[in-house]
This record gives sequence, C-alpha cells and structure tokens, in this order.
Amino acid sequence: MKGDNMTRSTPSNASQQAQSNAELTEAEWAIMKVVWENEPCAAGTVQESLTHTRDWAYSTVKTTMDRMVDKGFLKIQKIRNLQLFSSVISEVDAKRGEFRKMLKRAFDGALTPMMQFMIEHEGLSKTELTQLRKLVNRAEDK
Amino acid sequence: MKGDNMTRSTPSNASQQAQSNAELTEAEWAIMKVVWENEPCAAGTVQESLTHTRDWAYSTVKTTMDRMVDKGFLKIQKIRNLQLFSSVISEVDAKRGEFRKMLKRAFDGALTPMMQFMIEHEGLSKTELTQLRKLVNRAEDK
DNA sequence: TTGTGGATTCGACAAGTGTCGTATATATTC
DNA sequence: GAATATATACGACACTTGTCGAATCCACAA
Repeated sequence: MKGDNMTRSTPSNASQQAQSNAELTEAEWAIMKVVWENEPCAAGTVQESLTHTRDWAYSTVKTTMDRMVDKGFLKIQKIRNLQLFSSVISEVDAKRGEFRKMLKRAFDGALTPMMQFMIEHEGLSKTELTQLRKLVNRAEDK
Repeated sequence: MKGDNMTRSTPSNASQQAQSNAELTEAEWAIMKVVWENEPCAAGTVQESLTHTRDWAYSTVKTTMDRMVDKGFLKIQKIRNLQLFSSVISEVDAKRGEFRKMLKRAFDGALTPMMQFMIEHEGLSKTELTQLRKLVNRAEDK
C-alpha cells in the first residue's frame, strides 16, 4: 500500500464524516488546540509546541494524530514526504460537543438547570456576574 | 505506579477517597442517577430501573457498581447476604466534576468565554434568556 | 435434606486511549 | 555516495470501559 497522492481530502483509511459536534478525548483536545493555531502543521511541530505541557514522545503525538485522521477530526496534506495536518472540525464544533455531552449527562440536556447550577455552585464572582448580565442583555436586544 | 499499600477503610476492596468533584463515565452516570433516587438499593433494583433505558444484563450493572465502589463513588452496606449500595458522592459533586471537566477542556477553565459561547452558539430561547436574567438578578442581589 | 431461585463472585473479551520503541524510508550535507 | 538527521509506518502493551456468562453461595420451602 503506497503512493497515494492525496493533495485534498482523499484519506486512504475509512475516515468518518466530520460531525458538527465532536467529542474529543483529553489528548485530542491538547493536540487540536495546537493544530487550530498552526494549521497546516507537521506532527513534529505539534509535539514541540506541547513540550511544556505534556512530555510526549514524537510517536505518541503522531499515533494520536493518525487516529484523529481516521476519526475525521484531522486531514493530511502531503508535500513530498512531509505530512501537514489540518483540522476538519472547527473549534466551535468541538466546544459544542463537549458542552452538550456535559449538558446531557449532568443536566438531562436542559440548559436552565445547568445555568442555575453554575450560578449557585460555581461561585461566580461579581465581575463574572456583571459580564454575564451584559451578555444576556446583548442577546435579548437581538 | 500501583502501590497497594493503602489504608483499607473498607472490607476487602481498596477503595478510594470520594472526591468533591468526581468524573463519572456514561454508564456510571446512568447508575448513579438511580442510586441517588433509591438509596440504599440493591444492584437488582438498579438493573430493573434501567430496563427501559438500557438493556443491561444484571452482571453488567453489578460489575460496574462494584467498580464504582473501588473508585469511591458508592459504598456497600451488607445485610445477610444482601448488598445495599449507597452513594458516597453527591449529585452536586458529580455535576461539578462534569461541568469543570468541560470547562477546563473546552474553555481553559474560564467561565466567561463559556457563557459567551453558550449564548452565542447554543441558541438560548427567549424563555431561557429571561430565566437566565432572573437567575443573575437573584445572584447579584446577594 | 434437598431443591430452587435469587445474589454474589470472578474471569473474560473487545474496543478505545495513552504511550512508546523501532525498523524504514527519505532528505540533506560533505 | 556515505553519513547523518528526519519522518513515517507499525506493532505493542497496559489500562479503562462496556458487557457478559458461568460457577458458587445462601436462605428457605417442601
């Protein structure tokens, strides 16, 4: 199995369709964040960017990224023997996925109870409350 | 690292200390919800309560619950040859854990960006916005 | 005393995640 | 072209999670 020229999105593996609300694992989040900021970028770049946070060997990063391609989270663009990764899912997609998973599990998918919990148990500071009020105002003005 | 020299606070299993913000898996959430509503309760009761939602064999539920005891999420009280399970972590603990995990992963732990995201991308209805406004007001009044 | 039925104990297995090491292939530099 | 530095390709392994099945144990009725 060799010589595929995939300049666009032609994954040799059976890759999934990117979903509008993806669920990433811990390691995937770390990698995705770097990709979003540097795409297209090589695995080595990602590994280096993470040295301060995670002590991962190059192969660890590469393996995880390859798996992410299979899952449809990343795509590869090949230049010579170089692989440049880019995101397939957006940051918003990922955030939405994470947010909804939490909402579903802990609050049966209902927003209001979640907001109530947040205000009651997450100790919003005065500043945060003011901030929130502003956001609400702005949203209601629409 | 797997040191098995810890103080055994419970009979045969080396159980963990309950954390104030626990991270439950999907299956654990389903089980926990039933326990919170029926504790103390037997594994069979939990399994039956879930028949409508999950098609789990008794042993599936029991195994998962036993693991939860090891993790410090549940505790067992034995009556004759009967085991009654009760929660060690509260619903609030679990919610907090889930909420914070999401916050940390997707928003670097910052509340304001999260709230902004919620308002901008989660399509809050007029009703929800009003609701939220009320909650904010009430909180600010404190 | 024995049979019965529910409860418990345990070992298993597949898939998914975190993490590498290593053999190969490919460039780059003398 | 040989030596050196990179990248890539893959197989591996330990753990966790989801899921069971089967052997065992026990209280109790007949």
